[in-house]
Amino acid sequence: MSWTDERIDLLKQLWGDGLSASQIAAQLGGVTRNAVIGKVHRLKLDSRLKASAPLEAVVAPRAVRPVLVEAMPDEVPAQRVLPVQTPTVAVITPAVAAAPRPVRSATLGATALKIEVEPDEQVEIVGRAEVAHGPGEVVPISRNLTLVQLSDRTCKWPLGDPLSDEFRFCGNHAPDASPYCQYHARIAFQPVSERRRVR
DNA sequence: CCCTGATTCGC
DNA sequence: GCGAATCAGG
Repeated sequence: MSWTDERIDLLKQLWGDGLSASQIAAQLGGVTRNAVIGKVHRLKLDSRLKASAPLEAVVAPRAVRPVLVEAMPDEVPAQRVLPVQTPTVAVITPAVAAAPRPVRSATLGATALKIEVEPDEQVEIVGRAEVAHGPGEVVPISRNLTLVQLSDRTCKWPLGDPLSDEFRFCGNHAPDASPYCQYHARIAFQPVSERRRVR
């Protein structure tokens, strides 16, 4: 593959949208992230202020009500640590309820910030993924990856209509050889005991 | 170990 | 100009 005008335009657009080099490479096809980065430099496109932070769908912090206070025996003061990056149910006590939900790394690169600017699409798709959960239950924010962006360690839980061009996959980290992230694995492989909990 | 971008340098 | 290898980092 070579850098045709079209591909360069697409590169500029995607880079401007804050996609990572590897994501852009996946989208363009036929190039590696190195090639993308190299091209970005040659084109003298704006460099990323901060690297890293594998990009997360940083949707507006949902109003997580401080539920379950009663469900929690008592004690459980502020020392209760929020689970870091765990998709499982997070019990949020009043003491920490105000804290922003930890989305893996706390650092936000230009990438994440950019996504915040135009969250429409993100929110819509994420919303669909949340239909089934009840109040007080925290659902992981999916990365909404396209098919080509999946690797063997990304969650392949489908989001939305496969026939729609907005069709995405969860894309969160899938442990081991699991096809799903921890959260979706629970839904996909429901133990009898949990079958009623999650529809 | 996963990922990120930055830089170098042979082609 | 191109991009793999390498570096530096979260």
